Amino acid sequence: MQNTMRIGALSQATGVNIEAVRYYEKCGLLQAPARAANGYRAYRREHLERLAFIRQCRSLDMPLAAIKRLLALADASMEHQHGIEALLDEQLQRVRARMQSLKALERQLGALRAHCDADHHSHPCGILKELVAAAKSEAKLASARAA
Amino acid sequence: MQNTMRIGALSQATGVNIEAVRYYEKCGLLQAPARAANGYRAYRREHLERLAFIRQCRSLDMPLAAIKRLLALADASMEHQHGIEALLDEQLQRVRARMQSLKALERQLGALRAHCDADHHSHPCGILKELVAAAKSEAKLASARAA
DNA sequence: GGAAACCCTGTAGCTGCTCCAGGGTCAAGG
DNA sequence: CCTTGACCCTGGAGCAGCTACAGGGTTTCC
Repeated sequence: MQNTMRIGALSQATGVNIEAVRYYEKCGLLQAPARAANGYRAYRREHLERLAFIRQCRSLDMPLAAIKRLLALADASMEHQHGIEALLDEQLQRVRARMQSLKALERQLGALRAHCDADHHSHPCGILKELVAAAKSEAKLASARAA
Repeated sequence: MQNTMRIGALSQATGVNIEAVRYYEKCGLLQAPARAANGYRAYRREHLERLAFIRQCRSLDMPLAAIKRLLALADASMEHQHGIEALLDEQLQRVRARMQSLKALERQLGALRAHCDADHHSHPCGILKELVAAAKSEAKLASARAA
């Protein structure tokens, strides 16, 4: 028992697509494993762990570049407390900013949708008119700005 | 005064990047304008309005494909109430789903960050350990599944 | 008449994968 | 012994929604 696994097994174990595994390797996130005589990748437990780590981070929506930095910190030493906190905060900020804009978006869509329901019994849908009107007034402003 | 504008003016008026304007044309969202003798695009008010409409929709985070469908509905007639409502609801769903997952994400990141602060005075940062540990237990489960 | 500012087309780049073509390898079955 | 099928390899294209060139032509202004 030499406990190495081929890419298919690794993929199935972690639920990560084979192509994604190779992609992580190409990007330098996952160490390139030894090759068998036939050229097949031979993964070991450390690869499995690292891949799991990567997915852990991806599930936190971290971009690959951030994960790479994190892995570098982790590989170097556990001392870089500060860098890690910063990374996490950065990520938290991204998430919060995105959420803010989604909230605004939801309000707008909701308002539009409500408008539609309100109109429902009288005229054909007001949404399009609404959007078109918004666009037109935008356009008017725009051409004013341009002039 | 023949009130046509070139792409630069249109771009400046609407705040849409020149390349993006051409991109919308290529995708069939913005009608191809007439060309001047020198081959320059000559835009008119209708283009400006349509472009504003597109941006309006994009600001609601609609994918281009959805906007295209919407424009088709709008071009055909105002009668397709149902299609429009459906489109909007679809978009609302996308936004809400994304928000849900962002909320979960924020919780996780927040928890991780708090853990870090708690550890701050005793040991070097626990976050990495946390993530690594999570990855390892994931990995263990994974290799168990694999076997 | 020459530089700056504009326009054109077409292509490559970004992120994080996914999928495909066109090959090689290997074990089991007929 | 040969084929079938499952697996593996590399390299390249494709998705969204742009952005940013490169390598040309045009217009405008001093």
